Amino acid sequence: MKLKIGIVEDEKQIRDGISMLINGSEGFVCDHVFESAEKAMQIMPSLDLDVVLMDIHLPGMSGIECVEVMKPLCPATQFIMFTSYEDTDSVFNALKVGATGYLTKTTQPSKILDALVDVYKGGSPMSSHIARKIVTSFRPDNNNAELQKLSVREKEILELLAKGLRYKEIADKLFLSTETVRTHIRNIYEKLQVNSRTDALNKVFRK
Amino acid sequence: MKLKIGIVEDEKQIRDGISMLINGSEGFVCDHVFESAEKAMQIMPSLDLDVVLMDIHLPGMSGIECVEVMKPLCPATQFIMFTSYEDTDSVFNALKVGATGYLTKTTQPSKILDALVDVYKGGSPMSSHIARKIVTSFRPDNNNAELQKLSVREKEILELLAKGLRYKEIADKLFLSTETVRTHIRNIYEKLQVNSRTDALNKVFRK
DNA sequence: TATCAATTACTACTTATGTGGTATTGCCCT
DNA sequence: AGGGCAATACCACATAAGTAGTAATTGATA
Repeated sequence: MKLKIGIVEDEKQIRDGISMLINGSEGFVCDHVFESAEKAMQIMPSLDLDVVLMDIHLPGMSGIECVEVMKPLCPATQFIMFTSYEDTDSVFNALKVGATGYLTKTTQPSKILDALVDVYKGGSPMSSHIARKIVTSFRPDNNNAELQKLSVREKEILELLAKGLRYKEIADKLFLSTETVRTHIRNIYEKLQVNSRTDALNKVFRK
Repeated sequence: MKLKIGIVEDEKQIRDGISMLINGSEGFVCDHVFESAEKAMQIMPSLDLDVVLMDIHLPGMSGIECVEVMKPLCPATQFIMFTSYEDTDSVFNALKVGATGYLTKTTQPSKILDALVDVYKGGSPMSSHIARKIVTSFRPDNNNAELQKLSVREKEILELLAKGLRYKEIADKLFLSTETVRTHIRNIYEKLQVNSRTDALNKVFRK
């Protein structure tokens, strides 16, 4: 059984190059290539493809938006973003809307074929620098500019605010008076330029 | 210049196997192997290693805890977790404390060598199923049991609560009366079994 | 040593939030 | 037709949170 591959890519050269690569390799078939997200969306849901290579920068609707609508329509199809740029936001947005892999166009042909198989077998193929970006995003950001502004005690109190404790509870836990907790929180808000618990948490721990 | 590799692994067989593999390959050298996290911690900070392969399940201190203390001491060293299990929590905890790669022990020898080079060059080598786990974690969890309990309108209001809007602002944005917003929020808290904004957000969007 | 930042603490006041009770309307489902 | 739920809306009260001003103590540092 051959893996059915689709391609969405506006540059004819790349489109043809990849489809020839795929059709010239044992175990793959690529009968459907699209030059825009709009055209892909009309036909693709009925094709039951195994893997789709999706360019991001397309005229009109972007590849990410395309995945966002297509993935729910064909959940069994795996989407691999295939793009020239490693823009951090694009990477995370693509993953959020359901892409499973992310390759740069500099990827060697043999590695592209490996990726198609990998994603079909339950992996998530990614170019190495992309993988590093993703992994690094899990690390708590200690260089967070906002957090740096706070003193040790203030950070401690912010942690408890994040857990949803009330001033009284924080005071008890830290053996302080409620009034002191108030003062700290006022200073925290002042430093962060916010005026509510939720705003403070959003500013520091993002969202 | 050879890549200086370290190994922390309690099973002698694996320890010796990997170090022989590395020392027998062009471009690598492995002069330091440790059978426990404790022993590694005493010596490793002074070694200026390029990459360390770290087992997770060790007697005494775990490999993850070891990375947690070692990474700040030698930030230039890259840590690759090397383990039999693909426990989801372990994966994320390892990345959080500073590991850059994650290989299962079923990884082929040649792939291990590839990973050592990859991580040194700025990548994040991972076994394919691990990569998929990580990628999938970026997708918003629509099957969130807590979120399911809420009606569409309630979810909408919860989103605005998350942004830190006050009841009045939410009411204006949705063209409702403040009192209606109050009612919705009361019902949200009831369904989630909480009694504050922060608790509600923590329960649904976790932490 | 003089100064500054961090931590502690209090008073007083205002606004936002959480809780309880109640009610109308419209829709879906039986 | 009636039961149930979602969505709307109001009142009243209690508590939590945010704002403003002030001040003592301590430790680090210029």
